[in-house]
Amino acid sequence: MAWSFSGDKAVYLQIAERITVSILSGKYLPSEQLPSVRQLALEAAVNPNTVQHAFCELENAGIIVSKGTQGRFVTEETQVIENCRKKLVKKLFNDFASKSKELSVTKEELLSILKEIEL
Amino acid sequence: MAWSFSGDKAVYLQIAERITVSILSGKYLPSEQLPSVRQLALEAAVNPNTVQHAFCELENAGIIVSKGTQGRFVTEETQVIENCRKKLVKKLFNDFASKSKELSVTKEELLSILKEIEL
Amino acid sequence: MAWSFSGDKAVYLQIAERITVSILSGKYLPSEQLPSVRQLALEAAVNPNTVQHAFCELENAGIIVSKGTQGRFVTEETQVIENCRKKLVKKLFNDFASKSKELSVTKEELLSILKEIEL
Amino acid sequence: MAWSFSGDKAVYLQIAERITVSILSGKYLPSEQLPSVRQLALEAAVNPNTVQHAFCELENAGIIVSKGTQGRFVTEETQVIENCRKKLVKKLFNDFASKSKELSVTKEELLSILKEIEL
DNA sequence: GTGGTCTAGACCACA
DNA sequence: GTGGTCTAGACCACA
Repeated sequence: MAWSFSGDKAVYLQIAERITVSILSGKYLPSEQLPSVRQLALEAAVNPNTVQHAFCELENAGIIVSKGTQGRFVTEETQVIENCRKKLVKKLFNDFASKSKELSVTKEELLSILKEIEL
Repeated sequence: MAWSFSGDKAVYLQIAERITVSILSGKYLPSEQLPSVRQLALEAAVNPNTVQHAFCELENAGIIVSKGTQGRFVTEETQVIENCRKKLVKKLFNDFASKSKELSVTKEELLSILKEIEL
Repeated sequence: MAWSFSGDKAVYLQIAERITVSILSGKYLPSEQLPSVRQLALEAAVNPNTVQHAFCELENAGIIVSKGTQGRFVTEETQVIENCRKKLVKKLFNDFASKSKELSVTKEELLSILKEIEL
Repeated sequence: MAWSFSGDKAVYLQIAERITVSILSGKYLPSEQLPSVRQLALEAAVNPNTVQHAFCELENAGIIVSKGTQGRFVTEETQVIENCRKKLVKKLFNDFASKSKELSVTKEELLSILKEIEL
């Protein structure tokens, strides 16, 4: 997967979001070690400070923990991860619903997207 | 309608987006005059320059036009407006689809949102 | 001749320039009365204040004079008019020369314009 | 080179024009980095925002590109630069021709400027 | 250090 | 009143 950033949002937030998704989707399992700051900075072609900043966000959210010099790990508490996922799904749905209404999306348009997703 | 801004994105972009939605949803009709810079700045409690910046974005996109000191107006070209809506709907759907997959949203979860929207 | 304005420059300056050219080119002769503010404002589709402002510039330059309620007239002093023309030609040439150099205009390009002008 | 501005035109436009000329004349080569906003603001003795505004103009025109925090660069597409030059030369010539006619410039006067330019 | 965003507020041209 | 330009200066993200 390539790393591309949208310009609209701070890069560190986009990185944080992406790592979060990787955890929620099971790419990184509970208690698993995450790639190092340097590693990610290289992959994403950004300054290590930026990755650092992203990790900081995730630690505040509680879904990763830092074990000093050993590196960073996904939290062991699956409950935290599950809550996080629920929160994101809820936000995703709310945003989609409100924006759909704003744009007066029709039933026909809605059906088109459902087919694509239900694959 | 209250004006609240998410710290994630530049305020001027959020204002631009909001005005765009107002135009697409028909709150402002083609050729209709928009509120003045100062008016919006007051309402949104931001600096006039920030609103100016937002308007500039919309002019570049072509959905509003400035008529010198007479004020700003929604474009008369309904085609431009319609294209803009299509682009936004497409983006909304793409984003929703990709994020739904990332979060492994289930059919059950999907149905819940559909009910809410189809009201 | 239509009245169109360039946006880059203040409208009142463009009007002043245009009237000046009309005088230098002999469209208005020395001592001749000029159209009224209202008249010009109508023609140019601008606010009378703007024409007023333009006239003010020309009075300061000395090539028109105001005779109270009788209206405005081209100066009788042909020397003033001639000097004004010389100044403008000189400025035109200097500007053209310096910009030509900046853009590294070639002899070939120069010849093309000469033909057009010498008609 | 001194930075002086004519009160006639917006300062940001004059800065944009000047940078354009520098690019067209080869002072800045394709892909070359431009001075920073702050640097130019200092040199020109204007507010950084004003330089920002000027750069924004040039980005819209496509002859410079912004690479985030790395700075701004002349476009690599030499075609864009060449087109820009052609457009400016054409405008220069058209303006010169029409103003020459307006001022009834004589052949003798024209010859004087040619000598100066053809050096 | 570099670009980007934002505020608070002034001043001008134009209607 | 309306848009446009500009200053002085702050604060953030990123390298």
